[in-house]
Amino acid sequence: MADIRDLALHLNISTGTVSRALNNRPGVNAATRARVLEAAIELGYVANQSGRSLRRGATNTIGFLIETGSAANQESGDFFFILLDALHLYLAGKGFDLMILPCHSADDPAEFLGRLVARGLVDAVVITATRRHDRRIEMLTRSTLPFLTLGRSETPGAYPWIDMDFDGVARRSVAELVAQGHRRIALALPDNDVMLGYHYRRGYEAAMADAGLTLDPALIFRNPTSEAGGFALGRQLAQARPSAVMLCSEATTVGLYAGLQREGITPGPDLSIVTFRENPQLRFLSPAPATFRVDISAIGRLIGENVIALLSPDTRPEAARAEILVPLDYLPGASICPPR
Amino acid sequence: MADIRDLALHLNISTGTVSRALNNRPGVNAATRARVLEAAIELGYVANQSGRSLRRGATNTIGFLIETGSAANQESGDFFFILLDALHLYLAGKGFDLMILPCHSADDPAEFLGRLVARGLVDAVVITATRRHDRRIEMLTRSTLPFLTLGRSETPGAYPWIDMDFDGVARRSVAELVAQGHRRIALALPDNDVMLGYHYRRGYEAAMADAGLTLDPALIFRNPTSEAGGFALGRQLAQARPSAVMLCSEATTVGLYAGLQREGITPGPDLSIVTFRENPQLRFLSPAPATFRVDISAIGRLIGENVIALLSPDTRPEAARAEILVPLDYLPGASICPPR
DNA sequence: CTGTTAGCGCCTTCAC
DNA sequence: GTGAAGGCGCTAACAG
Repeated sequence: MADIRDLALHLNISTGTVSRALNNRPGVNAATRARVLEAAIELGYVANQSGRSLRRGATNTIGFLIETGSAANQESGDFFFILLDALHLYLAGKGFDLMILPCHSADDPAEFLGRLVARGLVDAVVITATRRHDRRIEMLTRSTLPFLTLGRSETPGAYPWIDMDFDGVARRSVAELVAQGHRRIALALPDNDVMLGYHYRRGYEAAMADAGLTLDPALIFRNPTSEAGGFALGRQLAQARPSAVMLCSEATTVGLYAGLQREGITPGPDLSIVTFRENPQLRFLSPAPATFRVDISAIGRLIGENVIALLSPDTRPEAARAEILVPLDYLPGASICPPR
Repeated sequence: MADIRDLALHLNISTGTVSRALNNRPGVNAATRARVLEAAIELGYVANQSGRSLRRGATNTIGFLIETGSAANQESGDFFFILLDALHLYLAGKGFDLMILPCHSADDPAEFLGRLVARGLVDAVVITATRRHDRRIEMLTRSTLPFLTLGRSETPGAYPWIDMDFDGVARRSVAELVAQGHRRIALALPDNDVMLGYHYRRGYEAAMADAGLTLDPALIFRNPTSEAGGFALGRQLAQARPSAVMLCSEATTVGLYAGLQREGITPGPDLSIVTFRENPQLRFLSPAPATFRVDISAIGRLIGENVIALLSPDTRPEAARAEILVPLDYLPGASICPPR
């Protein structure tokens, strides 16, 4: 655990020069710099983060808030792993650390963020799974901490966001089903305030209207975004008997297949299904559901680029205000058939 | 972003007293302490982490290493969320932060840890998904950073570990199958060096010997721990035709069900299946597989207790060296039938 | 019980 | 191109 003075002493130069050499500051003799870098490796010297942060007034760390208690996150499976992998890789290249902040179910997320901000643990924070009315965003807009949201919100304020185009997913889903002749198309929504559900519903309503179909409130279902919720949905659909159903949750889809089997309904021929986010789990359902593909790693990089942009003093404020809608690709599946 | 001097000035007392009051140090008048605490809330004061860490020589942060590139982790789905939720809750109660350290696929985990240690970001680190020969453990035993592993290893050294009893799981699985009359019992293993696979295999071999059954190497299969690996396993089993199979991966099990369907093999009647870790995903397979249940939150708390114990100066070194094997409960399932 | 002071490790400004 | 010195915010040791 050598410190910068050990290194300076070892080289018979001052700590100031060592610091300048290690931080690529101008005004250091090339030979001196080389000696310093070599000695640093030799002695295994790495600058202490606390000292550096205190001096610089910045931690070079980005926070990423995850609400671990929420079932909606647990069900995401590989999503966050892939996203964080890409984000971390991007940030590391820029000399930033990534600190994942698990906000416990028992914590108030807004208060949790408040303490976080004050302690100066991170230079900026990314929040996910935005709500239609999001207290975390309210809190952050009042603070001075730069932040970025993965997901939109109706909470007022001018803040940067990156989101997937759930509206577009819903429109395309309706279009594919209508093209097969479906008219009674059910919609499965989450039973909470998560923003994606609103966009999904809005896209559905718009596309149904475009197709000249009337909305039947009895065909809109709200369930927990979990396997159990999907299983329950199977029973609800057995009663309502639409010819097709659209979902925006992978876990729900897995449960739905099991629920339909229980009801004696065969996915595809008896009930067309289109769902959201292709993943390995869904690929092995039979018949394979029609899904949408998204490049999660690309989203991770986008988050990285835009959160770093928030911190660069040379970025014009307007340019830093990302509002990015990520498109998704439709992947046909055997779960879509013409209605009987 | 008030600092401690603002607070002291505001109260007309010294920063030393403020610090003592906020840190519950002895020798502060009760009334003074109350005034300080109140003013801190009023002014929204929270101690700056960098200043505190620098002074104390400790960050009060525990690192948790996750290799995000590894498919074995991505497939764990809810496992890490539940674990981290419980661990974070425990640590927060002890005044510690949890820093999740995603180690990118492109990084060398041992080198990644090396830099981490030197920077003094964390006071201790937890590593997961241990390998039979684990370079991270080698590196950490050479360093002075306290660490705890979730999973055992054959890497030499005296370090604390917490693990699930995969050996016991395998023994119990064999016993349940033998009780039903099975003799040709196949074993599905991961295709990598992850330690759990060795314990699982060892338990299998011991239990088979106990039952007086000879081991058939042609019934041991290695596949990637993923849905695709399970699908491939389905074909392999269709060729080898055992009457039962044991698995230690959830994702593999999901893929296996799909693979067996493809081969015209009905899980249960045609091939008994017992797998590891009950989770919502498996519960909705049909027939429901026999599984094992583990209290993941309890493991999270155990990790918390033992990692904190590593840091308390008053803990005797021997007491700090946890070697904890977590038992699992067998949950019967319709996937186990007598052999044809 | 409270105030004063020093210094944790680092970077940066100001001399030279 | 380099050295010396100060201070980021905090806590602990020492005086009073």
